[in-house]
Amino acid sequence: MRLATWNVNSIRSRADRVAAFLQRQDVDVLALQETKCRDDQFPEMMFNAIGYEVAHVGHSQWNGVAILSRVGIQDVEIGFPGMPSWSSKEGLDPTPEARALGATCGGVRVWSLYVPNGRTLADPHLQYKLQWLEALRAAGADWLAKDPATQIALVGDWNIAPENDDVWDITVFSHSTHVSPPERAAFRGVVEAGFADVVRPYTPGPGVFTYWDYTQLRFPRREGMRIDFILGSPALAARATGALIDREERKGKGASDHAPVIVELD
DNA sequence: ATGTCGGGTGTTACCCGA
Repeated sequence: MRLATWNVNSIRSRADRVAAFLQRQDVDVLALQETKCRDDQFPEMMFNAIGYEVAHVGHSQWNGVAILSRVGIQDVEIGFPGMPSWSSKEGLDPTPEARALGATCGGVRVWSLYVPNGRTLADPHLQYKLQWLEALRAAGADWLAKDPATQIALVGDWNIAPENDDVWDITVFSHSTHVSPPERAAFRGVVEAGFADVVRPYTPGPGVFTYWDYTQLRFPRREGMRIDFILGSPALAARATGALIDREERKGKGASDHAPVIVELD
C-alpha cells in the first residue's frame, strides 16, 4: 500500500494535478491539507471517477483537510478528541477549525493534519499551535494505550522543522516560528508518544525539504524546509519499506508550495 | 522588497493568511 500526504494549497486550483499525481505515483491513500474550500465545493466527482472515495472537512477559504482512498474509507472522524479551537476575537464562540480528519483505510487509521502555523513568536497563534500539538500527543498516546498493535498514521503539514538540517540556513530563522524550542519539543512529544518518522530513513538530509516559499526564488535556490511528515505507530512503522518526497510536483506553473510525501508499506 | 500564491469581497483594488 502506498500512503501519501500533500498540502495542496487549494484543491480547486490543483484538482487536475492531484488526480495526475495519484495515477503517476500509484497512490492508494492521499491525505490533503489546505483544501481551502467548503465540503460542497470539493471536486469529489473527479476523484470518484478514477476510483477514489473522498472524506473532507472544510468550512471556509481557510484550512480544510481531506482523505482520498481507493482501499476503503471507514469511521470518518472530524477532529481528534480534545482538539482545541481558535478564535482571534475575544468573546466569540469558537468553532473547531478544519485541521484534522481521521479515517480507516485498508486497515490503517489515517489522520490528515494541518498543524496551526503559529505566525510569529509573540502571536497568540503560537500558543494555540502548542496546545493543539499537546492535545494531539495526548490523543495519540491514548489510542496506543488502548491498542498498542494499532496501525496509525499521523500525516500532514506539521509546520515545524524538527532539526537544524530541516531548513536551508538556521541563522535566517533565529527569530522565527517552526524552529523554536517549544515547537520542537511539542513535535518530539508526539514522536516520544510512539510515532516515528517513517520517511526520513529513506530520504536523508541535509538539504532535503518538502516546502519552498513561493517568494524569493526559494525553490530554484533549493532554499526549503522539511515540515511535512508521515509519523507511524510501531505497527505501522514496521511495515515501511521505502519513501520519497516528490520534488517534481513543486516544479512548473500551478505548483503548490509543498511537495507530496509518500511511504510504501508492505 | 512578501520579489508569490491562494481565496475573499462592499470585486476590476485591496484584504488576509501562508
